[in-house]
Amino acid sequence: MPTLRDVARLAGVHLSIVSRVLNDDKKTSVKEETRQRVQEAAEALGYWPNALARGLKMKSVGSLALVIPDISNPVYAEIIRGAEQEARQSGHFLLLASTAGADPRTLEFMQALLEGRVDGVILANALLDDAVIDALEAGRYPYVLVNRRSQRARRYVVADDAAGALLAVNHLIERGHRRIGHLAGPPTADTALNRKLGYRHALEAAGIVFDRDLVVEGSYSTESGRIGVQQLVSLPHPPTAVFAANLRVAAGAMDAARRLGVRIPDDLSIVGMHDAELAELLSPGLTTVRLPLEGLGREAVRMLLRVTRGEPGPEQVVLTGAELVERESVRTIQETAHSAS
Amino acid sequence: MPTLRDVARLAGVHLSIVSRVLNDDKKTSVKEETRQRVQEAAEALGYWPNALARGLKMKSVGSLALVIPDISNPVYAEIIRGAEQEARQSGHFLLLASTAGADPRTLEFMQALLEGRVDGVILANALLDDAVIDALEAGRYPYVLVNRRSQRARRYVVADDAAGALLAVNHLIERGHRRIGHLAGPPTADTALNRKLGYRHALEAAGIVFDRDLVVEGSYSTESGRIGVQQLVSLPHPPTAVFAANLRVAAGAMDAARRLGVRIPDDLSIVGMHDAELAELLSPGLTTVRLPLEGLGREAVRMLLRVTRGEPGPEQVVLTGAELVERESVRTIQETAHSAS
DNA sequence: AATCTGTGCGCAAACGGTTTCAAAGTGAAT
DNA sequence: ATTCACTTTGAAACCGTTTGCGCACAGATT
Repeated sequence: MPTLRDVARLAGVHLSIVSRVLNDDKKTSVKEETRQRVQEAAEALGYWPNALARGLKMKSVGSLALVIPDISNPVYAEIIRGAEQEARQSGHFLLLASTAGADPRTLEFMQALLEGRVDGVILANALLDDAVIDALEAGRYPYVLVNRRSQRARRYVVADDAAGALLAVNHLIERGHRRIGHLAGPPTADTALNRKLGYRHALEAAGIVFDRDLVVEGSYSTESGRIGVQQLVSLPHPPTAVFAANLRVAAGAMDAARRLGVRIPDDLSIVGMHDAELAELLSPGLTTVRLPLEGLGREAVRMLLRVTRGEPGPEQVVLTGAELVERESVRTIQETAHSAS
Repeated sequence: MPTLRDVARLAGVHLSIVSRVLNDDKKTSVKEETRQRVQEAAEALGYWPNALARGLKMKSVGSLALVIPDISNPVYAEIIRGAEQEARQSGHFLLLASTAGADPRTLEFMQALLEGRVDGVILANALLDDAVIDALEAGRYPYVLVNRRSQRARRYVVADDAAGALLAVNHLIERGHRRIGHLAGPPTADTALNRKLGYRHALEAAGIVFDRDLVVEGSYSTESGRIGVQQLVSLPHPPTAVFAANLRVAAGAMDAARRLGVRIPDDLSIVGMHDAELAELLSPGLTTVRLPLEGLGREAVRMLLRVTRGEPGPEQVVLTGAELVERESVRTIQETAHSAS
């Protein structure tokens, strides 16, 4: 691991010159010949600046962290991709850190991350202790929430979940469904709340009376989808369609339906939220609403970089642009007793 | 962001004392009362050591990186989980970095990562330029390959892919299949080669003659599975079963089969390699071989930490313990013309 | 010849820690 | 009173960078 000193020795100059040459410092001039020598020496030694030393001096290390609770959730894959691209484009390093269930330790975790390792963090945790956010605000640490908003957090970038949900439910309504269930996400998650809101608005706009029995709350897991669908189909007057708050929930619901002998879409239509390869691999293919998740990632990085540089700019952004991806999980209901009555 | 100096000032001692107290230095004794004062001062200020400064001095930052090509691949999720647990247990920080297609830049990427940001790297890239490995070896950087071996790499931890493949194919043979196709992975991936090897060995052991037409090579992608299955079923004498080298390939194959009107398992049985939630969500549920991926992650971290500490130990480990997870994608073939002849 | 204006380079002080070494203080033994 | 051993603390070097500042030397100006 050669240092500036080594390069300087080889080139026969002082290390400060090496630093200036390598950083292309405009404020001091160095003779063309010296510049050459330095560059050759650096090349020969395979010199690479030490990120630690530089970071210590500069108070910035050129990397950002994206903290995610669960790597295997496909939702994050897309956010990550977007964040990664944006970070790369602006010459930054994106590091991923998973909190992997170690919830109580999240705060220390963040501390350790922020005390030098990275310049700022993007938090994608759906469930996040308010204490963590308070600590970040108090410590004036550069952070931004992505796909999640909070009373306490000043900065976030989210998708328009309500509009997306509206899209999904409207699709079912257009297809003739009147009795539509909702497999909702965890009430602690902001996204889940907004999706439920969109669901209600869609019903309302269509003049369908909201039936409390048709929404079952759970978590964003396949298991939750399984349980929920079971609950819905065993209702005295079961729904003809369900809107699942999440791709995993939808997948779980389909899985359970299959085991229960409920055919999709013949017996039950289903539309999910968020699109990923999984939606296509399911059988039948799952109709979903595609959210601009990649954009979320990009925007979050942009905002974070602005914060680290102390530049002004929007601090809450909600990205619109949800769109329906039709596959095979929804059937059209013919006009029946309902409309005839 | 308080520093040692701040704490020292508040406690009325020299900063070196603070360092010693906070690090619980055994080699120097400090008066109990002073210790108290220092600890209180640190507490009051919310002092947290700067990872950069410490790392610069100590030549170790307490974090490791796991480099993965594609976050969305479920195979990695499990490796990550194992690595994470092991890292946490030994007081280290695991950072994830995705190379996300930026192949040509992998080397610089690694450089940037290793020059201070982390103490060592675990590479999970299935496809990895030899130049990268050579550079790592030449630079004496702490690294280990996981789920991948290479001629050039001294250190790796892998699963026994051949044994796993054997398990999968034997299962098909036991179920009466004689004409078994193989959707192989990329010939550049070590795992793909070993799985193909296991496939051939299984056939051989059962006295089934190897038919070159029955193996189609591709990549570890769903698309590859789609193309492969199409190719196999359009053979003049198509197989009754296929062994897919990978979960994604299997999923793609099932998807394509469905669209082609080939029923699974009635018309075609399929077994995949590697287990994840996806296998269960597919319809029908996919029979797969479960590989000890979590163990791979754990073992890789252990090995890497040994390397960074300069401790001796095994440098190539292959983890056994693959097991078959039966679901619904394989049907039993009754004795027919084949065995009767 | 003395002064001025640049150019090209080196010195040294940070950045925030860890750790070696020596000095100061304490009490007991000589 | 002096020596000694031991505890407690401070001073300073160092890790590898960046950067403000000053020095030396060149050529141009008076």
